Amino acid sequence: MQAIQALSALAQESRLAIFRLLVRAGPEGLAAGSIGEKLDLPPATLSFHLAGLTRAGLAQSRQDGRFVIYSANFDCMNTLVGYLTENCCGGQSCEKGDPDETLTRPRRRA
Amino acid sequence: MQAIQALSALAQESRLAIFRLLVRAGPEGLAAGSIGEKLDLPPATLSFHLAGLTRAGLAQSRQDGRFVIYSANFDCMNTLVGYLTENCCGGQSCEKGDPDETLTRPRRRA
DNA sequence: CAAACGTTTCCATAATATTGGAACTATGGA
DNA sequence: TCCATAGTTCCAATATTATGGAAACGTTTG
Repeated sequence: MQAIQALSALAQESRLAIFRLLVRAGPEGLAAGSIGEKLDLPPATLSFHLAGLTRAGLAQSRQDGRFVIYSANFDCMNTLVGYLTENCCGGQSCEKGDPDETLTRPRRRA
Repeated sequence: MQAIQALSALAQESRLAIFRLLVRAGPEGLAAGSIGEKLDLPPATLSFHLAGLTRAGLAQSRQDGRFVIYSANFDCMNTLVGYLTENCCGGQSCEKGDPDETLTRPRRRA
C-alpha cells in the first residue's frame, strides 16, 4: 500500500513541517536552502527528509539554476485524504458522532 | 502535535489493517482475539499494535467478560482528516491541478 | 478453588529510521 | 580556470520501532 508510504512520510515532525511549508508555498515551491533555513535543519538532515517526501510522492523537485526547488504534490495529498476518508467512512459511520463533520468533509448530497 | 501520533499509528501495515477492520466493524467493535485471527497476528504483536492505536486515540477498548473489545474512534479520525485537509488546502490550491478531484473530495460549491 | 480461556506484560532480538559531519557534485560567476 | 554557493551522498553513531515466545493476569466456568 502506498498510503502507508505517504503516512509514514508525514508521521515525522520535520517532514510534516517541511510539507506544511511546501503546501503554503503553493506550486511555486521553495528552494531546499530556504526550507532548511526556516526550519533550522542541517543540510544532510534536510536532504534526507526531502528524499523521503519525494519517495512517498508527496513532493517533487526541479532544478533552477543553482537551486533545487521543492513543491508539494497536491494530487498525492488528495489521494491520501480520499483514502483515509474511505477508511474512516467506508462503511457508514463518521457522519454521526460529530455534528461538525460537514466543516471538514462535505457530504455528497446533504 | 498529536496528528503525528495518529499518522504514525496508521503508518504501519498491521495497524492500518487493524484500524480498517475496526472501522468496518463500526461502534460495536471487535474482540482482540478475532482481530488477531483475521489478520493472523500473534497475541503479543497484536497487543502491541492495539496499544499503539489506543495511545494515538484512534481506538478504544472496553472489557466485556473475558474479551476486550476494541473499536475505532471516528471523531479522532475525523479530526485527523480535517487537519490534513487544512494542510493540503489551507492556502487555496488543491482544487486545481486534478480534474478528477471531485471523485475523491467533493468541493464545496461546484 | 482449579482449570481454561483471552489478553497483556516482560524481555530479548532484529529491523528500520534519524541524525549530522565530512567529502563530493553541480551550477554560476570572476 | 578557479572560487563560492547550493545540495546531495556517504557513513557511522544513535534511537526508535517491530516481533514474538514465555510467563503473568483477570474472568468465567466446573
